[in-house]
Amino acid sequence: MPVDGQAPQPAGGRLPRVRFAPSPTGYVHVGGARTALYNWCFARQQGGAFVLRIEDTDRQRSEASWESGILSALEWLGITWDEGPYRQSERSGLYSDAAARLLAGGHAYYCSCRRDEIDARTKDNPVPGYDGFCRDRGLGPGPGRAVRFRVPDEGVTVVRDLVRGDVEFANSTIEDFVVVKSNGDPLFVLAVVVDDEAMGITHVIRAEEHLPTTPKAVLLWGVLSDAPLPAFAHLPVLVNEKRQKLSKRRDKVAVEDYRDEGYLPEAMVNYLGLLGWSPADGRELLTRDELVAGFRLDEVNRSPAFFDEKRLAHFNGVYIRALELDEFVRRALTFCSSPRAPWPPERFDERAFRRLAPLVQERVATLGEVPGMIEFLFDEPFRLDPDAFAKAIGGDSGAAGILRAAIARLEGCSWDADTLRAEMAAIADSSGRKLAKAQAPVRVAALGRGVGLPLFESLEVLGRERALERLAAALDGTALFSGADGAVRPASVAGGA
RNA sequence: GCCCCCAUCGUCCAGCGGCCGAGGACGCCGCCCUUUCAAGGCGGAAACACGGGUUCGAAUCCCGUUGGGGGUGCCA
Repeated sequence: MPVDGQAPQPAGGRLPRVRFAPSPTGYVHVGGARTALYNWCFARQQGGAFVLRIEDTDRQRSEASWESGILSALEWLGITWDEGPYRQSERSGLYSDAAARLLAGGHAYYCSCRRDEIDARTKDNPVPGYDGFCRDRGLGPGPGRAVRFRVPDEGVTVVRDLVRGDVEFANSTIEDFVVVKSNGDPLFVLAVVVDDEAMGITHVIRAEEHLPTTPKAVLLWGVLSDAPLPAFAHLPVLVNEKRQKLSKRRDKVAVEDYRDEGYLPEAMVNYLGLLGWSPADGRELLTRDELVAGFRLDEVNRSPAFFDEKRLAHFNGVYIRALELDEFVRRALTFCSSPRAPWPPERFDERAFRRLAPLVQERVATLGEVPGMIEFLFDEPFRLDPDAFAKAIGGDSGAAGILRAAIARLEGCSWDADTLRAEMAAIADSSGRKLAKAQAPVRVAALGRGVGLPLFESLEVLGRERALERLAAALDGTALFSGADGAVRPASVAGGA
């Protein structure tokens, strides 16, 4: 990879070259991830190149740490780049050269107007934007002077868009926009055009929010380069439940967050891939390779898509269940180790987890849910859900009898799930209950919750000693605390508050 | 305000003038399976924003309206 920040010249072939060009100002937005994915699919399918370019021309907001976050998020998603990362901050010479050519060719001029001055002059104008005050003042460079592009007064600039068709902008509605800030830094419009040209980008695939600035890029390209314009493809934005563009401030959008909650990258890729596109055969479960093979830019739809976490979770559950058991355990291990897990790290026993893993695997939608499923094996002290206790034990007058019977029968039986089940079935019979109803007090007493893994397998792994201990403690709780309102607080067994 | 984009179940997609009495998936509801919960199976409710055209025929094409969104920075 080049270290001097200079892009190699395009080979001159006809293979497509695309780029993903995030600015390092925060976590990777799921919308950005989708953009990256579509670029990547297109490049891989066409045998072209995927270029990674860091757009850090805004020195105030850009931070190197965000850049490494972007790289690791892309790696996590399996989005590999062929070139880069290039950094615009390392390519400033290119931009000043371009600005100089603009100035020399009469396509740009220095402007000394401040924002408040412009606003004061233009507040009653029918056409918004800069009024061209400095166009013909013949200003040279100097402090506080920006460079503006001289937009033609007449004519129409057409953006040919692969997903939207031709979009026309009257030049009269485009203001003379700034291309170089008064501190000498290029503005992104300029930097993007210069880089796309220098890097031989053939397809600019990005979010729709960039569509309104695209005619400016087209205008710049026209005076800066003889090369043909790249094709544009503006993807629909991703929105929240209120149908507003996802924002880092108000919405949960960081792919890092989803990673940390235990979403699988292949599920995320599958879900993201279907947000705005779908294969002709209607399949919804697609591997990365199938996505690459089937993806078509001109099939991308035009309307905004809601990022639906429920649907993502469904995909994730499907992918989790499809994992080989060993692979599931391996991936879940990260979530079972401190500090994320709700138990002291030394208490975790991988072999115990492994015995229950098949049952866990089909019950979780994210890997982050795994610890909660097996918490009863490792927590110290044992945590018992007071609400579950109140319902299944405190609020059930027959619960004490069931618990007593369970203690009696489980003391001496052989300790395996089948036997435990048979013993509980016998208790159910003699108490005139269905097994489903009879097992509830035992479940809550031994596992601490009303719902969870199958009871008998769980007891088997828990072990006789701890199981009987808990049943006895729960029995004490019923004697001491069974209040009429069901608001039972079994202080003797509840681990916490 | 101005410029631009968009418009099929709550949500994501299918639909490219007749095959639409609008299909799939998520979610939701019910039933089955079942030691709880899941998973799985079966079934159900649920949409072409509105108005004009064009056409023998429109969810599909055109125009308008309405609604939503994006942009309007010396942010990207």
